[in-house]
Order: sequence, then structure tokens, then C-alpha cells
Amino acid sequence: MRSAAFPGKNANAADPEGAGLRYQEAHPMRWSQAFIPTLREVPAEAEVPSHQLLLRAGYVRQVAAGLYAHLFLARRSFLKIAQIIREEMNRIGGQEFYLPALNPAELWQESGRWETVDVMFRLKDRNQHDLCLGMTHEEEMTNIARGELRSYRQLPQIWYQIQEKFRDEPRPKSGLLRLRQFVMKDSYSFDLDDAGLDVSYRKHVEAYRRIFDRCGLKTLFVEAFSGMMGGSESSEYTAPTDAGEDLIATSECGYAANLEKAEAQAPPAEDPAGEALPEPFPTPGQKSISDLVKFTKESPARMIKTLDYIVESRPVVLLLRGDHELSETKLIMALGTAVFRLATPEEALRLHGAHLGSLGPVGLKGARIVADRALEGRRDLIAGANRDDTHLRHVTPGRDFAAEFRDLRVVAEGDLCPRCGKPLKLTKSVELGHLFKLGRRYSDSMHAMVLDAEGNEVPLRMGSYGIGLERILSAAAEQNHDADGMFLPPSIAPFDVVVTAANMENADVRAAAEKTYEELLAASVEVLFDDRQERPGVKFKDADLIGVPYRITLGKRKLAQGLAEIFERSTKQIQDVKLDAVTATLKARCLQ
RNA sequence: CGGGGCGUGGCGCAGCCUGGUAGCGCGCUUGCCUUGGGCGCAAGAGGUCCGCGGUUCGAAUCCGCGCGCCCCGACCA
Repeated sequence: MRSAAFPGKNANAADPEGAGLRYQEAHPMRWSQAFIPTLREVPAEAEVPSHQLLLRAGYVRQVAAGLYAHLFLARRSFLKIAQIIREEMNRIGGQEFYLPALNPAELWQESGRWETVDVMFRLKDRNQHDLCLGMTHEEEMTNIARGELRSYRQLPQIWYQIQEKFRDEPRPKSGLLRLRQFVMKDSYSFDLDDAGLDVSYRKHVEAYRRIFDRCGLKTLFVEAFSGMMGGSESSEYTAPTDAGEDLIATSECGYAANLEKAEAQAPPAEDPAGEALPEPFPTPGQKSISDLVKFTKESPARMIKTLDYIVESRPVVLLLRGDHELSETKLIMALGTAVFRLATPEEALRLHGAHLGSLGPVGLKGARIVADRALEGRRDLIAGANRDDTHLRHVTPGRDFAAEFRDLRVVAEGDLCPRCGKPLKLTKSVELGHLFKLGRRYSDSMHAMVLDAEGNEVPLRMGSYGIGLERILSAAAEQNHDADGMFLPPSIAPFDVVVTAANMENADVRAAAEKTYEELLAASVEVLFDDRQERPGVKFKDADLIGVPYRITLGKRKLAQGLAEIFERSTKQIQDVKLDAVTATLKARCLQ
């Protein structure tokens, strides 16, 4: 694959799983001339390790919130990441495109997303024409498909691009983890039917597995929420790291789901026996669940939390167990709409006849009541009485009020796995790639049809699949660093090796370093030669920082014995090698 | 959008409360010295103190209005 894309000296390297891009010709690079602006101190704005390291190692510089310049080292890594992705997309039959980032509003108006998506950058041209900067390209790809795809004979198709995406994020953050402009590999599959879509989807699942493995990342494959993309099924690859914003629920049996999607049973709560009827009791000033817990000495699992929402301008009352939290993502699924908001205190007062803190479902009129499943079958609970400073005890759902039971709550650590019943663990994680079965979502709204074998006009079945390149680099830095810096996986590191001359003033050391450098270059090893007039300590610190997997050190003492040192950054193991065996040894390791 | 923090040389910070010549460490330049883990000595260069307006004889410092960046929350293909 490498040889096809980059014919050259490496063409016959026996490396079908290759490390991605290799430069066709030797790329001489002396550190004294390279722009690698390393920083000794951590810039104050950087919080998460990957952000600190990418700044300190001279990979990137910030331009504005969520906008970063990729400097020399970052660019090299991104080219390698892109090439790995390219090879794996091509392997599953993908065809690389390149669409404009700037797009007309019309297509988005047609799909209906012009109104519903709020993180899109919009602008007008000199003729007051509405345009947007692409945050994804379903509309544009569908537009090409509907114009050109006519027959089932042309299917399936997988089209992809590696291209800039723009999002007017409410809060860019964490360095390269949440950006306003970023590079995405986005692909789109077009099939005749759902079975075909399944195949395209599974191909992507497999391609993504290979991509992230080759990039040296530890990932989880999880069930996900499809959100505003629409569609029926979605999953994602995420990289566990503390810098991640997503929480992933995992269990021993292999179940793994994004918290937005995760389902679970709450550990059972014990309710008293008996058929006591609701009975008001005074709770002066007790407004929150935690107030009530202290006041009644009952467990929060025995309370009903009442939340008022306005859903498409109608009131809906949501009920949750006292110790549970509402998932607005699940609420979207339960209600079938994302048009809702929390009711104002005034609206709640009007509906319940009581102020916030004493709201409850019993005797309530004029609102739909949706309760979380964890309340189903419970009895003798505590709820607001719809009278100020008063609650009810002995409230039993079903008997004392009617409700629809839906999954509404955020799963918590220790909840029971829906598959195996064992407790779930929660892990922070970075979303790297997302896969969506879109089905007819765009082909219906944009009328993308083909003829099937019987001559019937049928809508294309689509999938869309994204990978964030910056997140791959960031996650790699998050997962592979120590106090001294990064040790990036060799496949995505900007260089294979740094050659460090401990002392450039020493003629023998200098000559040996120059010779080693030339040899490695000739052998197509990607080598950065640290020829700077610096003290050895400075060079070692810098080499440790920038994430290059190996360092070859030439120093006068070992050189006198004809030896060089190979230092492996990730393990800090040092191996002494005869000077004339350096290239062969390294080549066996780096280009394996 | 709500809450909090911060803006002073390339980086990290002090100075602000109590107004009066803008400072420290690192980095940078030059020379000497040193050469296996950010060495030492000496001499230098480098700042619209985020911006605008106000108060004042005088503003980095006090007041007002903006802007930017970071963090928490909300939100998020």
C-alpha cells in the first residue's frame, strides 16, 4: 500500500502493514535549522497533558480559541495519520474526494438542517447569498449522489475525504481536543438496501479498528447516540484518557456504551410493605432532595424528583428517582423531539400550584407525565405535595398517579449492566471516530433515488463515518507521555529517530554523528540530526520531549570503543551498538 | 448562555490593595568557560503593561465600557 502511494526507496520494504507515510526521498533535517520551538515552561493556558506537550514540544501554536497552527512536527505527524487512514479507507473500497469547505445554504435548507443546527459558521457573500462553512458533508455528498447515481448496478459506493471542518463551538477547549477548525476524515456510503448498508457499516467498523490500531491507540468500541445526525444506529471508537469529555460505561461482559446512550438497571431499592395511602406531612424550607434526605432520614432512592419541562410549548412533567439524574439526550429519544427546555419557576407554579421544592405528580392535571423506568414497580415513596412546604409519603406510582415509563436517567457508576447484570464502570474517554447508519434520513429529504433490479425507484441507504485527526494526535499524546515528554507511537511520530551528538566540538563525535546521519538518510530512515551547539543535557531534554521513538547518542567515551547508543524513548532502555551496525539495527526496529 | 479566573518582553511570574523612573527567573545576542541530563561568569538587546474612555499634576496601579484567553456548568455529528 505504501509502495503504491509513495513509490521510491521504500517501495520494496516488506511492509504491507506499514507505518504510513514515508518520504520518497531522503529529507535532510538538521535540528540547528529546523523550526522546533520547544518551551521549557508550560504555557499558562494549557491544562490537559496533550495540550501542554504539543505546545512545549513545538508542534502547534494557538491562533485563537479553538484554532491552532500546525507547525513542522505536527504537520509531519498529521501527514502520517492521514496516510494510514487513506490506506485503510482504500482497502475497503473507499474513493477519495475533496469537496469545498464553503457551501451554499440551499442544500442545508433542503435537508432541514439549516434551521436545526446551531454550531455552523454562516456567512453571506457580496450578493447577500447565504453560505456556510462545512461542519460535515452529508448534504453535499448526497447532492452529488442524487445527481449521478441512477442504478443499483453502481452501488455500493464509499466516498471519503480528509478535509477541514468548521464548528462554531460554544466552548472550544483542551487544546486540540475541541476545536473550531479541525481536520476530519469523513466518509459516506451509498447502498441499495439496509442489508447493503449493514455491510458498508461493518466495513467501516473494521477499517476504523485497523486505523486506530495502526496509530498505536488504545480504544473502546461503544454504542453511541446519533443526535442531530439522525439515523438508526451509531457507534464510536473512543480513547480512554482523563482528558476526555465523554463518559463510557463498560462491563466485564464486553458491553460498552457512551453515557449518552448507556442503559442500565439501578441497583434495586427496598420499599416498605403495606398499602398506606398518600399522606401529606410538613417539610418547611426543605426544597432539594438532599434537604429531604437530612430531614426525613430516608434514602434518596425512596424519593421522587419532579422536573417540569416545556416540550414544544406544552408542559411535560418528568419524574426520576431522587438519586438519579436526567439525561437530556435520552429525553430527546423519549420525546422524539429536541425542542424542549426546563420550565421557569413561574410556569411550574402555575401548573402545580406550588413553588419549586414541593412539586409532585399526585393529583396533577394538565400535563403529560413521563417517569423513569427506575420508578416502575416502586411503592410507598416520598414526593412533593403540590403545596408549599409540604410533601407526601406513601406515594405509589401507578396507583396514585399515571405515568409513561421511559428510560430517562444518566447511568451511574455501579449500576447493573443491561447484558450481564454486573456493575458498570465509568471511564473518561475521547471520541475519535463516529459511525452512523443514516438510512434514508438524507435520501428522503433530498430525494436521492436509484432504480433497483425491478425498475422501482428506491431511496439510497446512507451511512456516514467521521474521524478527527487532531484527536488522534492528542489522544496519542495523552496515552503516551511521562514527566519528560511524549513517546508517540512510531507510526505517527514525526521522525523515526533523533541522532544526538553529545558534543559537536569534539571532532570524532561530530564526524561519527554526521556519518550515522548520512547512513540513516541513505537508508530512508526519517532522521532528525541534533547538530546544535548545545550542552548534552539540553539535547536530551528536547529529544525526550518531542515524541520521537528512538535516539542515537554519540558520545566520546563509547565512541572510543566504536559504540553508539540506541535509546528507546518509551521504555528508556539503552542498547550499545557497534557504530557500523546502527543503521541496520535501527532499520530493523523502525521500519519493521 | 450562566458562574469563576486571568491579560505586564518569546515563556513563567512579581508589581496593582496604598498612583510617582516597569522588575525577577527562563529564553535570546556577544565574549570567555564548560561538554553525558536544561553548566558557570560577564556584558547586552528586547515591553503600545489587552484596547478605548474617564479621574488625577501624574495611571500598569483607581473608575467605566469593550475585547481576548482559560476553567466549571449548559450545549455539542
